[in-house]
Amino acid sequence: MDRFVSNYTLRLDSKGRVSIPASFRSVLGRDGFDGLYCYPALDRPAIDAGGNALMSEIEALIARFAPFSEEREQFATALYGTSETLKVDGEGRVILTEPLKIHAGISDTVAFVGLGHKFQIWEPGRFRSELAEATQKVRALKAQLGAQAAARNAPGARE
Amino acid sequence: MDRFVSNYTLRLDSKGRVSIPASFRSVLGRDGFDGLYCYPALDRPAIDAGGNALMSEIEALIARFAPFSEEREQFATALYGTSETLKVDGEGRVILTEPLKIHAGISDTVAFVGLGHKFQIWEPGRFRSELAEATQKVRALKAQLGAQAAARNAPGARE
DNA sequence: GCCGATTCCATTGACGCCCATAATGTCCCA
DNA sequence: TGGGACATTATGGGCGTCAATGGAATCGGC
Repeated sequence: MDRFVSNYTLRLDSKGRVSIPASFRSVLGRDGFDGLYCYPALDRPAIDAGGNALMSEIEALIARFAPFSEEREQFATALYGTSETLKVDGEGRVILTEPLKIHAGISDTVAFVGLGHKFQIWEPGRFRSELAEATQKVRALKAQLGAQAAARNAPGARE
Repeated sequence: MDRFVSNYTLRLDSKGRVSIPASFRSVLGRDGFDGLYCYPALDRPAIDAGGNALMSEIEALIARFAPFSEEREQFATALYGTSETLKVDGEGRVILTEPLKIHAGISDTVAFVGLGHKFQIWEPGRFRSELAEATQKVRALKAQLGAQAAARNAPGARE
């Protein structure tokens, strides 16, 4: 498996350490990145995290804008400027920095959420409501897609 | 055969394990996926399951949206974030995670239902009523199609 | 020499992996 | 065509390994 998938809720210990789920660690290992690359998610109270795959994606995003353009500077600031590369200890744990924890509202428990090429770290309660909202939206969109397909094809064809 | 077809009702053992029907296993084997990819079905109390074919479908759905777009993050959260890749033991069994079982209302018995490129896992009672309902709809639709065909062709021609 | 940070061990509970058994089908041959 | 040997499936349980977690020990900096 080369994707971050599923979600796990884990506790921070008294030193603020938290284990990266084993399946995520194996993806990171294959990705060949030493450490954990993370930054505050742009539009949600969560932490984006990943390895080389995530870094290249960000690079590509920024490269789309002309050098010295206002947008480019802003994206670079928001993404690179707030990024951290966390060390991973021998047991596969990291210590989240204070800014990251504040941005996500994290205290003593976190939810790791796989998003394919990257994953996010959430305060579990906030994640639950975000998930509920996202699920609603996907349901609506799926229904809409189904309706379009039914309209295009002769009636009767179904998934 | 490279499609999931038919349905099977099997029991979970004391450790929560359940055998994947042999015919489904052979399809999965041909698909070349190590494990069983599954997630809560969007609009029904069941679990969607499959292999690479199913995962590619999800991937394609998400790839339609631009990286870092709001829609993409939400889709990824609702789909990848709730997916699980279950390990299959030497005897072809899996252990369903708690969230999956809750979503489908599963306790100690499940129904495996082939849907072609994927299959679903149901609580048997719920599946029966779902099946009854679906059968009704298909009957109605078939009657409707028959009527249309009869109208198009000269009267008399039948399926 | 003191404190914070990082590395190293120790526990425990879950899970993966292995083998055993039973029940059901399947195939072959008399 | 009937019966019996064989194969395969579903199921049950034991045991070793690993992950998550906690705490001790060691290192480095101020």
